[in-house]
Amino acid sequence: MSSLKPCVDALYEGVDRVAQSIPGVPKSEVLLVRLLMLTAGALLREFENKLKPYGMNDSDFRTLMMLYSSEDGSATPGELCALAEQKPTNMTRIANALAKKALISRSHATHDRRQVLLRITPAGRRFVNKMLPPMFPPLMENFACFSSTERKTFEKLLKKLALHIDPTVDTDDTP
Amino acid sequence: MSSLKPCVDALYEGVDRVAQSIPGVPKSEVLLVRLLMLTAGALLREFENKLKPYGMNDSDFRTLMMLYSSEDGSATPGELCALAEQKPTNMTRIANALAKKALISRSHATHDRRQVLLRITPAGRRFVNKMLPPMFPPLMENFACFSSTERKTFEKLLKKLALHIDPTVDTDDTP
DNA sequence: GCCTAATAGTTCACCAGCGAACTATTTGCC
DNA sequence: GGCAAATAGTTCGCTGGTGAACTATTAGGC
Repeated sequence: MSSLKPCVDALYEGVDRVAQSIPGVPKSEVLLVRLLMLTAGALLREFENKLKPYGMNDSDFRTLMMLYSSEDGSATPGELCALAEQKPTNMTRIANALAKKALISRSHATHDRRQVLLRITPAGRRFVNKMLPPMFPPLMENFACFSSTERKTFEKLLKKLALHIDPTVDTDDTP
Repeated sequence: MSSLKPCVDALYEGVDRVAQSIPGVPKSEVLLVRLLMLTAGALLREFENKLKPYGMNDSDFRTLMMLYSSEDGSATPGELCALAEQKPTNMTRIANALAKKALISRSHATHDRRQVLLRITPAGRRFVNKMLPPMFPPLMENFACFSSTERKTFEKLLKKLALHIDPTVDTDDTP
């Protein structure tokens, strides 16, 4: 799309200017959270551009990959929701879309007939095997600005953050 | 919402398993990009929960803040689009929403009558001054797991990444 | 000065994701 | 066994964001 540089510059300037009007602005944290969202957004858009030719978006793809990488190639919508931070509503639609492309199959679980069992099909596996490798080089390019030490550090911090932020979310959505 | 831990664990396991079936998976990069999106998504959801009582989403808020922090409190939709990585279509709707709440005003630019001039109103400024400070503590909490050195390192790496990834996006959307 | 190009916003039709309401099934208390 | 409560998915109606087509204005070649 367009360069992120002006966005980043404007962000730094903007935060500085706001901090002059309002006391106590946690500049560092604001910058972090905005940079995170900006970067993640850009990466997401780039990835979805690559998926578009296949008629897929990132959620569809992630769901397919979760099935691909699951123990026995199957899972229930509920399990997938939990692992993908998705709502059941959306998972229904994703499953419909993937099933329509014959990349996954749907059946009822035997022991609990409320559950639905989604399973990746051989065609689904072939699809992943074929479309995934070409995506590696551009993905690696994205992080080419990092030394391997930096990549490790970044991953460590990111993981720490991911595991930390969660409890906070819980505390204040039921007033 | 729910804990990110299972997502993170499943991510690491899943990548390992996929790497066993498909050669050449850039594990480190996949983990980074997924952790980034996961974390950013969680932070975004948390923030939007806080904005909901004000009948706003993050885009609305960001737009308002860009006006708040701009040199003279005004900007054209086009400028805001560029800085917020937004499409003009969406900016129109955002401007409508903010104008409806009387937080911004709309007028035509004098020197180029195609342009529209958006300006934050005094009420808009008061709104920001009032609603912003209570958001600081929970925001700081999110990054409380970082020492100040870690925060600095993380910001440095994140900024580096943000400024790097952009050119890649450009190269492959016009086939 | 005029006519084509380009540019700034808007409108329209569509897709993705969400909460609320609903259905089908299971669990557990009696 | 039977009935209330919980659980798994689905359907429905709404919001947020997008590309394509459209309008209004300006810029540029002649």
